[in-house]
Amino acid sequence: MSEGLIVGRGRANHHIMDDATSISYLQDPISQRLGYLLRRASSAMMTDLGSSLAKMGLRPVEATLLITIAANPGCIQSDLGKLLGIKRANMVPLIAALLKRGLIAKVPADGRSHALSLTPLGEEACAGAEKIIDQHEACFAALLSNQDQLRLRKALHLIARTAPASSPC
Amino acid sequence: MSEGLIVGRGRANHHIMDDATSISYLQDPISQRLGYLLRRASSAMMTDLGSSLAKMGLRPVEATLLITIAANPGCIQSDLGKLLGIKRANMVPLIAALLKRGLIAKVPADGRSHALSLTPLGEEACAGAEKIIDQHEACFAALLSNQDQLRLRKALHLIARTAPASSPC
DNA sequence: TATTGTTATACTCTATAACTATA
DNA sequence: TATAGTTATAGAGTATAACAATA
Repeated sequence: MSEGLIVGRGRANHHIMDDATSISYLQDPISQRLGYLLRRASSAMMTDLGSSLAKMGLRPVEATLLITIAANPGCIQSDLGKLLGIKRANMVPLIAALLKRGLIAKVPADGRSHALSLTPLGEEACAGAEKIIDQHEACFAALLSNQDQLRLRKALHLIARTAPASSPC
Repeated sequence: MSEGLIVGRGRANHHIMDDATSISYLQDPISQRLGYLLRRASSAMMTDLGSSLAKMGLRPVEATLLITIAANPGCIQSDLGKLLGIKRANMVPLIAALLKRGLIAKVPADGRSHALSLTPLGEEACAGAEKIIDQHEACFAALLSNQDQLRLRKALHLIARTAPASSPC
């Protein structure tokens, strides 16, 4: 399983094409490939979202965790990780950081597992993050008609669900 | 500038949703977000492409370099890096590896820069990589009508070109 | 002075292995 | 035996700083 889902480093991670346009004598035969277009669009959006969320001290992955915990109060760490494609081992420092900041609470569930929930502070942070994400989505959604947005989402779902092991077509 | 463009580790990097579906008691409020859909689709495609290319010992970034050098014989390392969004410092080991494998040649251009080109072996590898990428694209393209593919590409271009600094909408 | 290539370095993301304590 | 959490570690990808040689 991969952790590729979440991500986007909130730091200085400017957009891919910053200087590319200045190299006018070169052909870019790769730029028309679907895979690279997806990569560019994804990277652009996540970078952008990352810098927006950074204003409230959250990385995309942290916003994702807060929002998902909010929707699933009492969920346990390992299930949360499975849902989001984050490995158990990599969940540890993520959850520890949110705990340390007082955004989430962890109560023993069955002796080996712990139920996660948002603290009041976490609820606030979550609401703020959702607001930022909403604005961010609206920004990009404005580029497309409603129908094109639906088509885009549908196409992305199809692609995301097809790739796994079915690559031999 | 970012290097986010290229990528996809060719190793064991199975698809994001492998186990997620087994966590049926959890809501996934993030999965409908455009950013995360993009991330998932991108990750799925690049992972898949990575494992296809791995069969011929190439990573996606290496295939990208070969194809771009093929389209721009004599290009210099720094311009290639700028075009692909790879930093000078990070180009060094990439180019060194291709050189060591005898896939590319490097001849002095002006004393400080070197012109890059494919060797016959590199041409072969490049052709092979392009074939794999073609098949791979066809795989995913088959999921969509021609018109939907055009719409998808257009939408991705729009998103990729909009994100950079224009995030304040 | 600016650019090309390079070295060194560091941080993030992701992955595996192995340990513990429970179930 | 299998699971939840943890620790340690390793490999990519990406970032910056600084240096030498050249323009």
